Amino acid sequence: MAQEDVFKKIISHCKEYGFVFPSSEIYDGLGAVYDYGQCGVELKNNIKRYWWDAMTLLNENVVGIDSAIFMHPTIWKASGHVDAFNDPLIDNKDSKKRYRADVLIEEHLAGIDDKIAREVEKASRRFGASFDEEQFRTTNPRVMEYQAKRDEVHSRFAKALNDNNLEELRQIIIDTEIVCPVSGTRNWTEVRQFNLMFSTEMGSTADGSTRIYLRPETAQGIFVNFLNVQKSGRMKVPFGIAQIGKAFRNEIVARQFIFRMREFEQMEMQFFVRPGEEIEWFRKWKDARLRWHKAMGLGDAKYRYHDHDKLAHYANAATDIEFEMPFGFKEVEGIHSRTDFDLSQHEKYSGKKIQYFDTELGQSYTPYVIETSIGVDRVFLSILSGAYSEEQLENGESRVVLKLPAELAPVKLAVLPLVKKDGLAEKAEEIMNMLRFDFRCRYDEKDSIGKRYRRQDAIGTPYCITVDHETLQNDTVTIRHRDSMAQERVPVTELNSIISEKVNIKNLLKKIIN
RNA sequence: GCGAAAAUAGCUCAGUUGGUAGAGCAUAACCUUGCCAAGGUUAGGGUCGCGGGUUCGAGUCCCGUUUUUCGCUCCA
Repeated sequence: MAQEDVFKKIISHCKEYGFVFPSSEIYDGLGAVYDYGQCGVELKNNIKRYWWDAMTLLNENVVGIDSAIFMHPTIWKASGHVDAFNDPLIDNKDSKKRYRADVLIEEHLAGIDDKIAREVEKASRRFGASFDEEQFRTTNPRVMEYQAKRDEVHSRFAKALNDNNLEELRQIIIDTEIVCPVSGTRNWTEVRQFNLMFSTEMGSTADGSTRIYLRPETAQGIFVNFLNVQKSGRMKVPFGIAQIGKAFRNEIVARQFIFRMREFEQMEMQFFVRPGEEIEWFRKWKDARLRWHKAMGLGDAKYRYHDHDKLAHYANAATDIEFEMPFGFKEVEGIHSRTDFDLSQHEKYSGKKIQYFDTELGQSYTPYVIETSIGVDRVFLSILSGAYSEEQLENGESRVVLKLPAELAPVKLAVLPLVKKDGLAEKAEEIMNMLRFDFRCRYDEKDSIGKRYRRQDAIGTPYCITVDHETLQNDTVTIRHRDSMAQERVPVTELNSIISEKVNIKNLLKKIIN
């Protein structure tokens, strides 16, 4: 089966069995927004619980917070999002390629620099040891011409950026005769601004309302609470703050189902360390995070690291954990060493001293930060991609089964009377009432037993408890295992302990440590 | 955002040169049966994505629009 077909089947399966629905579907949908259904929300909640416990239970120096989505607008200036998420973009009408207008101009400037450098090099070879580069640059007519042109473009460019003048950016591109690298033409569209942050107004609109943003990441809620948590929790560096929450990005292209949505959920942990120790901690978290993923048992070969060669301005080390989705290896989690960039920026913009006094070292400093940032929806998709399988059975039939980790499955067990009559249904109900306080259970008496097993396979229920005539005689039932379809007979009184041992999230947590 | 393709029942899809909306599976009820998608009877469910246009008449032809999938850029 082709990989794209698998992806389509997973999307259909999600809708058919109540995992994920397109948002506002009866109104034709809303682009790149999805709702989680009755099974999806359980799986998603279990993923979040697994991450939260792995962070806050396994690490006594990691605590959680839940910060508001609305934050002071200056936070996004300090973080760099107001600038970085406002790219001026321009399209070439012939090649249909889109470029960042400022990057095109910067490349043009770099091109002039290259020309000057070549002139200097030629002259240097010609004149040998007696060559005076400084004098050559200030006297050679050709170099001076290049330099003058460069200075002119550069000053216009700097001013246009400063004024956020999009028309001027386009005019510079036209005046400097920049061509599209693909089509070689100068058939450009207008320069347009794409603000990737959603905004709204807070306060009465009549007078002086404030423009605020829906957060494009949850990390800043942690940074601005650094002092609060450190002081109220008497936290000592190194320590971490974890958070799960929604974030919003007005993506130009949002595609591939729940992989890239405009509203999504992140699980982020910022770990604060002594300056100089960040690379050591970066390696530790990189390792710990991959173990978290692999503990789910979807297959170790489906994971890989992707180390970044090109680092963001604030980072000194970065890697992604990628999962092999049906459409290729894709980033699920990012682990970044962010230096002291964030805390320093907030110190600068807020005017508050954001430092930590290290009693062991006897000095105060701005802690460095290791960030682990993971998309809940992407983990959800990776689990479904890894778990979805179509099997050929011995009798020639096929079945669709979600081989979800039992610890994360939306429904832990189904109680099925073999037949409705003979008091089996009543007995099954009795067993349901015994188990329902500890596990999410389903009861089903409709259709043949085989069909009911298939229905549970389709939503990944790991265990089916079947009540048959023998149950009435000796109070035993069979447990049918989802993956092997094998059955074992056990006393009803032992059900609770048998199942709870298998579906408890602590099983996954123990795998991370061992 | 640009280009390409698609949209008919919950799902998978038919629907002829334009002439009253179809199948299988699924869902619900009842009967029969009982360990891996059994059989029978019956029922519900679609203004054919949405809005215009052409036509006596549009699921079908034309235009617009929305959504999805695939390429181009970024990211959790």
